[in-house]
Amino acid sequence: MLSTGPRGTKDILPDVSGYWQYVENEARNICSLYGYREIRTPVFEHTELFLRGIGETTDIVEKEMYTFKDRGERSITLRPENTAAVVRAYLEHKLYADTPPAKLFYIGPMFRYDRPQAGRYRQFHQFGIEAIGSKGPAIDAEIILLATQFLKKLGLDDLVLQINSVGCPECRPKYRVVLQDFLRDKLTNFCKDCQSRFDRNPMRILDCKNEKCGALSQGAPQMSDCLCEECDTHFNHLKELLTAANIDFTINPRLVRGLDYYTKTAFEIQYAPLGAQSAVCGGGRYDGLISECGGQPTPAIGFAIGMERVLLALEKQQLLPSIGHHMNVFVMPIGTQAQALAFKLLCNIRQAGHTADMDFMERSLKAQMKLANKYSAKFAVIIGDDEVATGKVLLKDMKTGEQQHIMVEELLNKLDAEVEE
RNA sequence: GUGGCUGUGGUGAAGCGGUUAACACGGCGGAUUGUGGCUCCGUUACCCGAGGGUUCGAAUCCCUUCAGUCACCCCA
Repeated sequence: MLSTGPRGTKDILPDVSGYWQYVENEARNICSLYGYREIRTPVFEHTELFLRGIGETTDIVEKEMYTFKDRGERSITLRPENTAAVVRAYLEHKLYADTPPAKLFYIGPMFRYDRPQAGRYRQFHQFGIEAIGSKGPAIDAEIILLATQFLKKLGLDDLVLQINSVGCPECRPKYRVVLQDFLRDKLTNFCKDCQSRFDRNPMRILDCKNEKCGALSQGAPQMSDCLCEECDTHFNHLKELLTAANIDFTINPRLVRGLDYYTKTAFEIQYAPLGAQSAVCGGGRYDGLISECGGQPTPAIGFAIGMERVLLALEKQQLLPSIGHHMNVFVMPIGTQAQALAFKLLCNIRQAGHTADMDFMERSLKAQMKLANKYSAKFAVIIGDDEVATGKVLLKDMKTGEQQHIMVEELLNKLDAEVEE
């Protein structure tokens, strides 16, 4: 093959683009239902934004970003996620001047230099929402509800919603110390990943899938025991709200999001059959990010849903809608003589608003009939030498097989009438 | 970034050292002259991901590389 797409990228071909449109439409619909409006930010930003926003020691920033210098020697990065960019736009365009909270959503490509795998691509797409300005917890519940409803609307079941609170700058550092104290003397027994996590992000150690590490961390103090009063009541209220809204959730004290900016509420929705890449939705509160980006301290919360993973799940569950292409009329010229008339007629039919097509391959009438059949066209319009001579075209109902000669003007009227019902 | 598995036409796949690379679906064409959905017939891989090597001879063995996939990691 002379050329293939870059590793970890995917072409979305006509046979499946309809599925994407379907999911995107559902996303847009539910957003308008909940009062979230679309924001479109560039696919690249100054690298600095992500360093500050996501956190310099996160995996994303350390080894997954597509970063390069542009011709003006500026360091540019293809967005690995969109929250930081939305916050940047929010501040740059002073969206805080409008009635808070700002409720925004986006759908678009993100870029991460990961090793590709099913459900994990280097260019992938996220549908995400951000609510900026409310400290919750009602807005937290709304956001979780939106994510849940969206997935449910698509028909997805067997989803597991996990929630946790990761605390705030008030209580998290304290917990960190308590946790490190607990781990310190057995640290040498942990895997080397965990050892390196000890200083950078000790909470991740609790998340380690290595059996030995899991055993060693048994009985470790949990964040929930160390939450400050504010975080604790916030978390409790959230749980009450979710329960009131009839949302099933489990509390996962080990749930830690990989981006530094998260505070308080963290949540994830998993679809187990997806295997290793089972997280379909991830989100949480990021009360520190706006001030980190230079704005007034402003609370905010959001989530991102992986489009590819949703599509994968829908495919697995056979929940994708059938999307054949509809065609009302197929115009069939026989011979070059008829071409001009056929083409003109095709234009008129389309102008009148009917989906229509014709053969561009100079096929035999028989082959054209087969085609019309394959495309399940409602009507065929046959134009040969006779029709050119008389000015009447032959209209055939593909379902009944009935056909009649008809003037061109009449044809349009008839189509209007027939296709209406 | 680490380890395992895989890589044959548009698709699903046989073949696993020896002259013409099964089969199915799809595509295209046809079965008397201007007519479909069934059926039947024909046709559809100068070559087996790419590049090297071993051999008298390789799609079949070896190496490299690229890609996919699974797990780790991470996350959407």
